[in-house]
Amino acid sequence: MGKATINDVAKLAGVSIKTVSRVVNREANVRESTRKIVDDAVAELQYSPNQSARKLASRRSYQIALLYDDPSRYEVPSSGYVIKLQQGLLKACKQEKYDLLIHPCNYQSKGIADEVSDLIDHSRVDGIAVAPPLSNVPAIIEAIEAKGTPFVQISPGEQDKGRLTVVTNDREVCAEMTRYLASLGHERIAFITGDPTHEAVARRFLGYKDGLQQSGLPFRKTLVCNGNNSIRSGELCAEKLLPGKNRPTAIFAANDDMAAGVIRVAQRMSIDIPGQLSVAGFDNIPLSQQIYPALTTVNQPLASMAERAASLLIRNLKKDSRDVDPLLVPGNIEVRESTGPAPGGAELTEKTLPSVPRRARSGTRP
Amino acid sequence: MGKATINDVAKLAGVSIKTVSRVVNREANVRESTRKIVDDAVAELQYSPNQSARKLASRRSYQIALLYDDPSRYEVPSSGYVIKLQQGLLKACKQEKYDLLIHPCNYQSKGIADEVSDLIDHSRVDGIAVAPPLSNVPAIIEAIEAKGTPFVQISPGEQDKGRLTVVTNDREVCAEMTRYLASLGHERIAFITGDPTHEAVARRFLGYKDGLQQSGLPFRKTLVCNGNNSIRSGELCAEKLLPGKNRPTAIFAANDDMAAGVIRVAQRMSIDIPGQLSVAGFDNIPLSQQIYPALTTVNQPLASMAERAASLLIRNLKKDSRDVDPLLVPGNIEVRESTGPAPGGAELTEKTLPSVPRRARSGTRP
DNA sequence: ACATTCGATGACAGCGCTGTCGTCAGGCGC
DNA sequence: GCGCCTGACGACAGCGCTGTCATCGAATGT
Repeated sequence: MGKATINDVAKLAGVSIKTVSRVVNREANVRESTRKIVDDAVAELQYSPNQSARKLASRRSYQIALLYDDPSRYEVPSSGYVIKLQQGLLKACKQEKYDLLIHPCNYQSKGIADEVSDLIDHSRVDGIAVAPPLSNVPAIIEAIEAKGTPFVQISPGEQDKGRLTVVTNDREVCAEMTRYLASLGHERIAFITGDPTHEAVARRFLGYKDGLQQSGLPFRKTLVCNGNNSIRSGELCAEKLLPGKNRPTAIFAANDDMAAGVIRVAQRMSIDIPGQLSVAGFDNIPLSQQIYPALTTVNQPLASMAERAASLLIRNLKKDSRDVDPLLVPGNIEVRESTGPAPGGAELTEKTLPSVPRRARSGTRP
Repeated sequence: MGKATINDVAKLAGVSIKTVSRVVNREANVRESTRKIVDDAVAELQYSPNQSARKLASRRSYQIALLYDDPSRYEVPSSGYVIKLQQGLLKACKQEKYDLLIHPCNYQSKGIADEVSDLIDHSRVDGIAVAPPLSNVPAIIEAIEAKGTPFVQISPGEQDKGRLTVVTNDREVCAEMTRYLASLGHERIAFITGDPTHEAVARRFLGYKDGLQQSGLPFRKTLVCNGNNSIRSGELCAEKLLPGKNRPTAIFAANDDMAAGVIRVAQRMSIDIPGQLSVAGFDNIPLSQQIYPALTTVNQPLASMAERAASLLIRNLKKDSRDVDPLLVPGNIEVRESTGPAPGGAELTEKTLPSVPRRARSGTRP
């Protein structure tokens, strides 16, 4: 059976191919009875439109690209992030009948702008979703803009005016996490910063400072260590922060990978978590539940951010009315095993415990 | 600038569009001087062929799909696997100028065969790469075969005759790992099996048995626990295996996730790894280096398997000569922190240590 | 010298759709 | 009754390529 075409359907239904096209694309102004006849013919012939012909005639590709930082270029790749992104985008694409082309790349590479230009020329996608940290690299954004291809930025650096963006409240929820740690009695709360070029992560440091202030705790430079988002950098910072007399009783890392690094070092040093040290991360990547103890972290709603981003992008592609509300998808704190009351201090009673939602560790539910 | 077309190039170069097509597609029988003229015109106009037109005219989609089990449907998704798959496929696709459509799905779902059929009808990919565990679900393979779409199976159950397949030597390398553990002095080596419907994983159990026999160790049913590939099932098995008097001194899990579960439980029970218990896994997913202690595991060369699979598939798509050598990409043992000499026994001297390549844990290199 | 082959190129007909515009019947207002 | 609008279609011209076949000069064979 050589796949049925629109002509076959038109012949069988006794209408013109244009009417078949109208029915298949759910356009208006088709009589109900006609629609039924055509639908039946479609079903009988198992007709499915040839996408290439459709794309050619309509001058669109019905494809969007996802641009993201390639995890596999790291020594110890952390991939939960990418999967969540893809998951969200795929969901929206499926719904809108768009295809998704994935395009990992190295956001620090020199030729990244050319690479993006080539991608646009070659694949001719209708739109692009740019994930962090690429979403705040000006060279990339400018390259896309220069080509005139519509795009959406997921968690960009500064909110660009008039551009499609989806953001989360990292700063606020980081302040909340810091207050949470303070409410557990911790007074020496260290912070491990992330890669400064990764603005969404950099913003988390501000939230930490906000939280200290809101809790009446002083900000101490000595309790800050600069990481670069990798597990390894979390280990290095832990090795700096943990030895010595005035050890912090809590460490808040700007992402889960670095927090996982802290836990690795603490275990090597036989420091009990959370008995002697509380550790918190940010992202809620799968790893946070795979390690022991499971990590208290901020759930970044990346999958739903990605989904919103894609559907925002595609809607803007269709009707080219640009409704540009920078979409905000809020994060929330996920308390697990790695945080607890500060050591030494008076035991906190249940009453004084902060009212953050406590969930069972999902990794150990039967 | 409204993108240049093949007509513009032909006009500028002073040749027919057919000749431009020949040059662009690197076909034979074009004079070198002509080729140069056309190439110059292409460069000047920044011409890039319209893929939709090419696809329509050539009746091909220049797209392949990757069918894999959706990690995000699990409670604690393990995603390193998928990233490696994608990485390998993307590499081959880029080289062959094919696009990759990713298609996660639930391999246990009832309607999976229909879903696959729909995918083929709708997206009209030229070929499909099927990843495990989907690659050994007969319903899926049959659905693809019924549609007549070429496909390649990555690590299928039984090697199907005449089908494109890429396999690894899981069984042999599992025997090797078992022998390695035995050579460290372990006599009670437990095994945690994987999901039995996931044949590639099931095969690893046979390798374990082979290894015991080759090492002169008895096979004991009590040292086998059935898992289902998840971290949680690794935890459950550890909770069964570890208490009691005759505790195993080594646990070999059929995948890294389950091994990670074992480590979680051991840490909760304050059992020292590798001092009192050695743990080994299989897959070499990123998680294996993210946890402490870093996991000794079998490096499954998934990325290169995927790459070979894609390039095999695409080559078969082009010249439709089917060269069907089931490709074998061998795995290897990766020794890290989680395995060591059996406790209690006489200390092994350096000389008697097995000669498995020792690498520094990459997670802690400076 | 003449037929034959072959390499290099062009003319042309689609590939299977969508967009535009034309047509035509019927409903409406006055 | 007439003009006018509107809803429901169809005719038709591409969209930008590739495949097929024809063409034509030059090289080759005898």
